[in-house]
Amino acid sequence: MIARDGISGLTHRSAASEAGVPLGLTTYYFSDKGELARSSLEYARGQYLARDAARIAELVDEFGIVTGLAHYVAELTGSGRGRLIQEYRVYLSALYVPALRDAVTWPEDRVFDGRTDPRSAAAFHVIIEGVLLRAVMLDIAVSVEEVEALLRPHCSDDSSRG
Amino acid sequence: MIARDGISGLTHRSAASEAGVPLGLTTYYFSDKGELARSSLEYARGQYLARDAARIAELVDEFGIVTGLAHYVAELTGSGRGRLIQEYRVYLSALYVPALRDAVTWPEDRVFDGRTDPRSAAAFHVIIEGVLLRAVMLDIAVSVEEVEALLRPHCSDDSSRG
DNA sequence: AGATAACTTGTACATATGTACAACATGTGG
DNA sequence: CCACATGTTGTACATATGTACAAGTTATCT
Repeated sequence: MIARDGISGLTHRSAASEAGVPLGLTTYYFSDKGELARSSLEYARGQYLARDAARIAELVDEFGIVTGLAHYVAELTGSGRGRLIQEYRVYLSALYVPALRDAVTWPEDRVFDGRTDPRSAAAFHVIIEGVLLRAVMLDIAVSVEEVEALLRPHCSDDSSRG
Repeated sequence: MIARDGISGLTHRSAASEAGVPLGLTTYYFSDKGELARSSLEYARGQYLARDAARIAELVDEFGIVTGLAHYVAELTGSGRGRLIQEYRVYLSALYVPALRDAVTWPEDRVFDGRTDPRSAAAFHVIIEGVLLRAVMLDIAVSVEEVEALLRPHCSDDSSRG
């Protein structure tokens, strides 16, 4: 529901009806709305992290780090656009409720762990974040080649196979 | 108010009280809430665009394109962090209400117009977007040097003076 | 089985919100 | 001055929301 309507679309009533339980239960399990939101976001983060990390690993193993990530980005901005928008809505909820920041941010080391050096990883994170957000906001898809061109100059390890 | 509480923090009543006018006036001037939101966002975009474009122009003229942009980013993520967060809240409102997308996006050509080639400009936009968003979400400031290191490889025109 | 804790349900209440609207004021043409 | 458009105000109403809570049900332990 946060993915659909933003953080303010998550209400006790909508959560209860979505789950098919009476309203009272939501206040029994979540003391107040803040906790309901935090729980939901932490759950969503777990889902997203698992799925994204797995897909990135697949693509990187197949295409090498640069081209693999480029495929990942192209995929998300293309066929995966709906999911991408949802993820960003969830992720960016914390922008409006700072207390939720820890509930949406990831331990970043995990994603690229051992797949490239920290310096390249930092650059990749920045570029991918920028490409994805712009793709969402400008309503465009990006190609594998475009992303490759952006990432390549920051890849110190050029043994990545194509 | 959108900058403070997000798009759902903008209500007829809060807008009226902020402006010191009675509630009824807001429904007289804005037929419904959608139009109130769109008007507000378009106004905010104008303010931000003018201010940011002017500051970028200043810094780029003084330091050259790469270092100038790096200063701009460092400034926003440091002393300008509060404003940066507000701008992102306003900008990203459209993520939750797609009809507002046109009200928050900028004509991008304007910002770097004539200051670098289109290819570099596109890369700069991506990188700056990524750095700024990550700075906001991870609650960190970034240094001029870090941004320079990210931007430099994408600068085809190396006559930019340092 | 009986007691005690955990869970579930329905409902109530104070507050906030979008929107409508009738009354009032103020300007603006002739 | 007078009709009339424009602008302004206060208020009303239906709906949504967070939260509390008393009453019921089910599990768990001895």
